[in-house]
Amino acid sequence: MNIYRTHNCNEVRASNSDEKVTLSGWIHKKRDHGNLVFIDLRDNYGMTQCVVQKDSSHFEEIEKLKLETVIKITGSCIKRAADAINAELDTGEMEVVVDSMEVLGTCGELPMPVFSDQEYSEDIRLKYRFLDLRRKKIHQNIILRSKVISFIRDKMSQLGFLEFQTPILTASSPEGARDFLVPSRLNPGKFYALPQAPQQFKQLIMVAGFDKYFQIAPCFRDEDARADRSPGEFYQLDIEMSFVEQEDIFTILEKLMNDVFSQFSKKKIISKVFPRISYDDALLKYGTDKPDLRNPLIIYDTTDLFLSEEVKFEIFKKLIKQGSLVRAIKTTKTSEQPRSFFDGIDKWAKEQGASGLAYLTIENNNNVLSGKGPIGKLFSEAAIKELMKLCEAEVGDSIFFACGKKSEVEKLSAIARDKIANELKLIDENTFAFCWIVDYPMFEQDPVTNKIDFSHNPFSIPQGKTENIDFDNPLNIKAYQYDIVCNGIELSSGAIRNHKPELMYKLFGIAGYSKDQVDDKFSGMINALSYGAPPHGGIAPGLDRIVMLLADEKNIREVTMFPMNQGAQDLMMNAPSDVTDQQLKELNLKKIK
RNA sequence: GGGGGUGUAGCUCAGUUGGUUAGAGCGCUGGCCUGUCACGCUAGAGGUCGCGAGUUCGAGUCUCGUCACUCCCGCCA
Repeated sequence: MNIYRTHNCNEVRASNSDEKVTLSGWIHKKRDHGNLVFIDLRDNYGMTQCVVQKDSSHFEEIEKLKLETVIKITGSCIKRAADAINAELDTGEMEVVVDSMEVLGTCGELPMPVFSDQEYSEDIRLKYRFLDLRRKKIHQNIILRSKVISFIRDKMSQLGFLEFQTPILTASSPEGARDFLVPSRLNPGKFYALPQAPQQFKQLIMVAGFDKYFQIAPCFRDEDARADRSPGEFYQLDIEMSFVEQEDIFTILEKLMNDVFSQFSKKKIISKVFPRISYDDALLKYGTDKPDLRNPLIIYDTTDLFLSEEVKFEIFKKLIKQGSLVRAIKTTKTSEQPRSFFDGIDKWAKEQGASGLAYLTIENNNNVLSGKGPIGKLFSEAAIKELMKLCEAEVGDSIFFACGKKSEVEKLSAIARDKIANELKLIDENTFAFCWIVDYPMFEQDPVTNKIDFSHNPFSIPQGKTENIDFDNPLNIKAYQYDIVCNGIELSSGAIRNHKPELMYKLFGIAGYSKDQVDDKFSGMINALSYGAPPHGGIAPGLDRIVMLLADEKNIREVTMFPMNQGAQDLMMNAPSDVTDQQLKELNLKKIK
């Protein structure tokens, strides 16, 4: 028999009446009545109330124990009186009358309480993460994370995928994020890099003929943190498949996401088949390539209307002639909204650094259509009719207008769409709205330097037959590149890969890489592609973000066991830290300062 | 690198227009209490008001600088 426990702290039930039991756990809470002490004993599984009577030989010792001390108790499990039952506890019908007690782990004064629903500052939580993790909500989040990973592993195996590990020490690559570097002792002056993702390896696994691969893969990127982005490291469900087209990937992922999200959340998935939205459409209709489709508002382009004689809005006309666009957001049945609602949105837009949001509400006065609001009178009836057609609007609807250069107006209209929907409470928090964003451009142009670079992954394959691709206008080339977005959060991106070396050289050439550079920087890949590479593609959903959505958390640290802070420091382990001169010498490194 | 927010007891916070000895709850220490489950009652300890300058007769409060944490932009799948 185990010396520490016969039952865990969530096990005793009425059926255990009068049994002798041994429990071990943490003192969660103590209620000292002077001649009677109640102890809530907690472990991973739950809580059991223990009672110590005055006549117990351990009474005085137990009275003095601090919260969070780890103890072992042995005693009789007895049924509580009817009026003493605690319905909120699984073990609430029972209590254990303590005969003997042993302290297994002492506890000093706590820097932060475990028993409390209060919020604590991040530094204290991270420094004493082991205490923080005892607290219920985050404890459950971490357990959820574990269950999600197990579930995914199961599903992937069932679907015929094989799980492989790929190297953690690998080569630095010029694309993408900043690398974490690791100096090589045996190769003085040279460095390994931690993988930003197992991108090249998973493609090599396909070239090696394994057909379907997955991995819960650690990824390392030396970039600044955000609430939904850990500094340094995060996990992806990395997937790659051979002999597939985009639709094959979509089928697998839709099944997986539907299974995972319906298994671990009560929220409703709005559409089991995820809508497909082209990148260009997404930017027009939502102003972003990660739209929250729970938000019903849609953005319309009304630039041409403002150029017409029927609209007398001179400021916008002038801006349009200088290259600006006008985008409109329609809200339905908002004619009854108070003036403060509209002005509030306008004021908010100005706080965002925009020149504001113009607005009008469509009215019908004696069968004459007109616009109400500050700019309403600048619209003729014909203009109102045209506007209604453009924005699919009806009498009683309101329309907000943003004007600016393409990227500015997209940005403003995107956040305005969120803001307005929140004000009008249009977002159903109890749903998941997935979508695919497809048809990403292969290249993009830096607005400052005009340099053409890959917009996403350089290993994606362009759409269409190679001989039909318009290499002279690279910005028009679309790739089989796609993202999954859920509730406005980008969950993953993937692509059908380019498995043709000649085409790859050509595309890298457009981005300014010579053949020699490609051979040098991507030697493993490019070499492999010339020895019989299957067509292949994949995707890599962010695991941390999936768990965030399932746990309904806004911050990635709430689903990460031992996260670093925003400054990329581990306050508990004191990383990063100084190292000895001897260590540096072995690595052939010298500090500059 | 830039912008916003926060920083007062071990923890979470309050602190009025700049005015006497800086408060509350939890925790801690002591006393009382046999049915609590946020136990109750009672007494007490605990403060470089992030740090440094400045203004002022007087600064937790105002000004400047600085540091830490956090959110956002840049950056990043």
